[in-house]
Formats: sequence, C-alpha cells, structure tokens
Amino acid sequence: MAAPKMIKPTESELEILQILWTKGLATVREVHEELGQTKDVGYTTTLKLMQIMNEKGIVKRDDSMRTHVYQAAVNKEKTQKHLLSKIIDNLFGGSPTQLVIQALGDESHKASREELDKIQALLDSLKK
Amino acid sequence: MAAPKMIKPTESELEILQILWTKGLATVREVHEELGQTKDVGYTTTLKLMQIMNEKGIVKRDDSMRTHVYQAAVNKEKTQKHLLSKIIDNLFGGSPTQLVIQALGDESHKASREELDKIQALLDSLKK
DNA sequence: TTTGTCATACGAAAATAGTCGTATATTCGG
DNA sequence: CCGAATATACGACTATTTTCGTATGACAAA
Repeated sequence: MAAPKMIKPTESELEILQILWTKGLATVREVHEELGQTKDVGYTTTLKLMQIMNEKGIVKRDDSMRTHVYQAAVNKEKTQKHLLSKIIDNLFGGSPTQLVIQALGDESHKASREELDKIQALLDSLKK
Repeated sequence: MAAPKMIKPTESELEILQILWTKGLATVREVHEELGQTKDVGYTTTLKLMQIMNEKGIVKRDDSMRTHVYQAAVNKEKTQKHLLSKIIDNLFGGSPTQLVIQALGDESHKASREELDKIQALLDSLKK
C-alpha cells in the first residue's frame, strides 16, 4: 500500500520543515536564524530538534563537513495532505467543505483575487 | 481586543468536543461509548479528560445529579477558525489558498456536488 | 441490609515535547 | 601555537498530555 511511515511532525518540527522546504538546503545556524525572527530559543534547542528529526527520518543531512547541511526528507505536499486529512477528521467531522468554508472566511488570511481565481479553476475542474 | 482566552484543545480534547458539539448534552458514559467506536481507552481516561476540560473551561457540566451532564463551553466555529488559522501559518506558510487547494484535492474526503456548489456560492460572494 | 453496578475523585505513572547546559572538537586569525 | 568563535553530541530537566488504578459514595434489586 501507500504509507509505510506515518509522518507526524510536531509543531516545532513543522516550523523547521517550513524553512527547509523553502530553502532546500540549510545549516542549523541558518534555520535557527530564520526561526529567530518569530520565536526565541537557544541555538542548541534548534540543533537538538534537527538531530531528532534526522533520527526520525524527517530530514536528511550531509555530515561530511564540519558544518552539517540539512534538507527535508519528507515531501511537502504529501505531508500537508496527510496532516490536513487528520484535521478534517479531527476538527471538521470529516467534511472538507466545512474546512474550506472556514478557511476562505478567515479574516486574518485574506485571499487575493488571483488566488480566488485559482480556486475557481480548481473548482471548475472538480465540477466537470 | 478579541481573545482573552486562547483556546487550544489537545487532540483528545478535540475528539470529545466533536461529540459534544454534535450531541449538545452528554454524560461521560455517552461520550466514552462514542469514542469507543474509533479508539480504545479506559472509561476513567475519558472521565479524567472531561474533568480536566471542565477545569480549563472548555466544557461546562451540570453536577446537580449523580451522573453529571456535560456540554461544550467553546464555540464550534470560533474554535475551528482559531485552530485553522494556526494551521494555515504552521503548515501552509500563511496561504489559505494552498490549504483550500489541498483540501479540495483530498482523495479520501471527496466533496459532493452540493458541497461544491456551496463553496462556489461563497467564492462568488468573495469575488464580488 | 447486603451486594453488585455505576458514578466521580484523585494521585501518579508513562509517553511526548521542548528546553538548555556543558563537554568536546574544529577552525581561523594573529 | 594560542585563544576566541563556532559546531556537534549528549544528558537531563521541565512541561504537557494521556493513561489508568484505586478509593469511595450512591443506588437499586434481591
């Protein structure tokens, strides 16, 4: 079947994954500095987290050099889909529609016109 | 401002909230039996959870009778919105559109025609 | 009234997450 | 070569969440 590993990153891990998904490759220091823009933890905390993620297989690293270089080992879309699926069950009683409606109505994350068009396009194709 | 209390139910608490949101009023036993359909924990575990939720103010209870009757003390839509907002930031880099796209594309939670129409209506009103 | 069933209370273990201090190694400027 | 800066390793402490065992009280049937 599909998923031999069920990936379930914690919140902190997700923050780090975000950064790695964007950057592709990054050192602990780079990740830590990026994180520093929104939260405030010690360097070794970030390091430890990334080490654990490495053990879990969530990230890979190249440790052939003194400064290790990390990258995500899990697919972004797959991870999003998987977690979203859980949330749909957990928070919206299995109805993705309810989720979509809430998401679109979110005042603090307004969608732009272009984004709305993108959704419209997807909607059209689903309605076909 | 808006939120004097920041509500952040845990996963287990969310499962219980789901049930209470649906049933309105329920005893521990009722909740526990409903839960039993998908997971398998002891009765006192459910009881304890609900007691803690009561302390946190997530649920209210009527303990005037021997068998206490519980109900949700947090609003369903508000809670959904709040958690969803976190997820949009945490998992989708702040883009609700990405979330919506993933949600609509979810193979294991297909939206019906009617639901699609509902979304369409919302989309139209946003585009106005 | 005795006994079995069912309720809540409560304490505390077990599992998970997040945090950091300290030790040690490498590198580089001078 | 020496010391400051910077890296990783690792153990351990804290906090939170989940789990349950045990105690105890109420109630109803026999």
